[in-house]
Amino acid sequence: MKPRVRFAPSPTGFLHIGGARTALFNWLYARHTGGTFVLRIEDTDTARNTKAAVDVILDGLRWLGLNWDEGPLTSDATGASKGDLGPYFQSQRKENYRRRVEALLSRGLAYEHEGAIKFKMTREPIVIHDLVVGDVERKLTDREDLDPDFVIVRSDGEPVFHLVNVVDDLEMNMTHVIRGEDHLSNTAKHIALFRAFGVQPPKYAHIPLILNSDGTKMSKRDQGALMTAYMDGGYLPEALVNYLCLLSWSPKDNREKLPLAEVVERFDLPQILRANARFDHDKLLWLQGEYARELEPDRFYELCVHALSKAGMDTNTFPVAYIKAALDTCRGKIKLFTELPGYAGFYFEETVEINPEAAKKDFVPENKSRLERLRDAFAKTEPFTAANLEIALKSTATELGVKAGVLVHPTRLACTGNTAGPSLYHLLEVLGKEKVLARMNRAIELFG
RNA sequence: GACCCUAUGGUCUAGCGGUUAGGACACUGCCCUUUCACGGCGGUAGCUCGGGUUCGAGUCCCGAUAGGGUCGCCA
Repeated sequence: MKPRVRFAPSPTGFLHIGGARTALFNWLYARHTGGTFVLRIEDTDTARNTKAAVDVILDGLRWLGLNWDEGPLTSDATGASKGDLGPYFQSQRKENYRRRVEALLSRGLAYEHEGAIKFKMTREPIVIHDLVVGDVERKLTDREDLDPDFVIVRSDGEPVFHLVNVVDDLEMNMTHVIRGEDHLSNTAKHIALFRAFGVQPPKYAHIPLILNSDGTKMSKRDQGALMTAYMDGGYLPEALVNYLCLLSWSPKDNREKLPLAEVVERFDLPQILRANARFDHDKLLWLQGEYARELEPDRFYELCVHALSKAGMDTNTFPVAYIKAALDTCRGKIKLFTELPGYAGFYFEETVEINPEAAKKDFVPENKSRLERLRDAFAKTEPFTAANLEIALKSTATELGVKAGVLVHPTRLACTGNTAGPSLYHLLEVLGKEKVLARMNRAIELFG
């Protein structure tokens, strides 16, 4: 029987990076084994759950490329879904839970208590045969020792997590439950419930948690804890996915950057590490740079234009060839697409804002006449190409008896407003003679 | 408080009884480049501690310590 795994998030309005990693590992296992990846929405808390909150989950998974074989098609709980074992929204499965609770009640395995229904939990230690952690004997804690039974239906009639989770996993024929290690202690309850229903529990694989860089638990409030931080932060999904694969899993051959297809091929449950891992933002950023540098031209342009427009820069008024030439000079220079507006905005702005700190250093009186000489040289440069501009600048420097850098820095500042950016000669060529001369003239006015 | 999991440089990891303990990120020195990146060549830095087992222990066992998790009418 082919494995059936699921990702079962609760629509809280956020998709936690840890949840995304859990989804990824489930997806990887399904793809590796040729099994089925199911998405189930645990929206039992009707007051808190909204369609928008479900969209956050669907959008996040889609952005990562984690397609599901069964589950909702849209965020509408009553809408269409794919798969034969739905509904895939818990809010639509009340009848299933009611029937299961009835069964427990009638067999004396559950009982009413102060309006709620409690499950009669065994007092014997339960051994969890975990595929990642190994055999774990879960004994009762002191509090549980006082009363091991736990609520499965609240006094308001709503079934609780432990019950619905088990019922759904049972009825959806889940063969493996891959989830965060924070559920390990709860697993004894779930196993007891499966036994009460007279079925064999699925195989469990509890994966380590992702911690903050300081080793503390990552909560929604922490930097980088939410998927939106990456989706809106100019990251490439393939970089994030690659990074997430490297947390608690390793290809074991000293490689860091590897295509997803290869991870799918090599991924398996027993080789998952057991220790929690800290999120290393620097390493993710490095991977991001690796992927950004190798992007296909069209995707690169598209992501760039999108980043510019998000920053309020309209590129539509510029010729396509100009846009492409401009963006080409940024290739391999930026990592995050959110950096682009600040890095290449000068190509698309009428007047550039000069960095005042740099101006103090470069726009000094003795440079004024030098820049004027260079401007005149540029005015005569034809064709206005990077190679010719380099010759013009260097020979002007020689004539003036100064190093090239003396002209390079003020020119860059005049034309881009910044001290760092694309290759100077290439950027000047793209900008074109008219803009370059205009910007140099404007800068010359500014000299103190 | 009880129960459970974990422990290789700052971080992610390779290691599976005998290695000069390997790689990557970060940091750093030099080269390349008159910007910034990229790239190339170096460097600093590690087996938590204490007992066993063994000829021999990062590797196996026990304990301590530390970190994380769980004990809800949250999920």
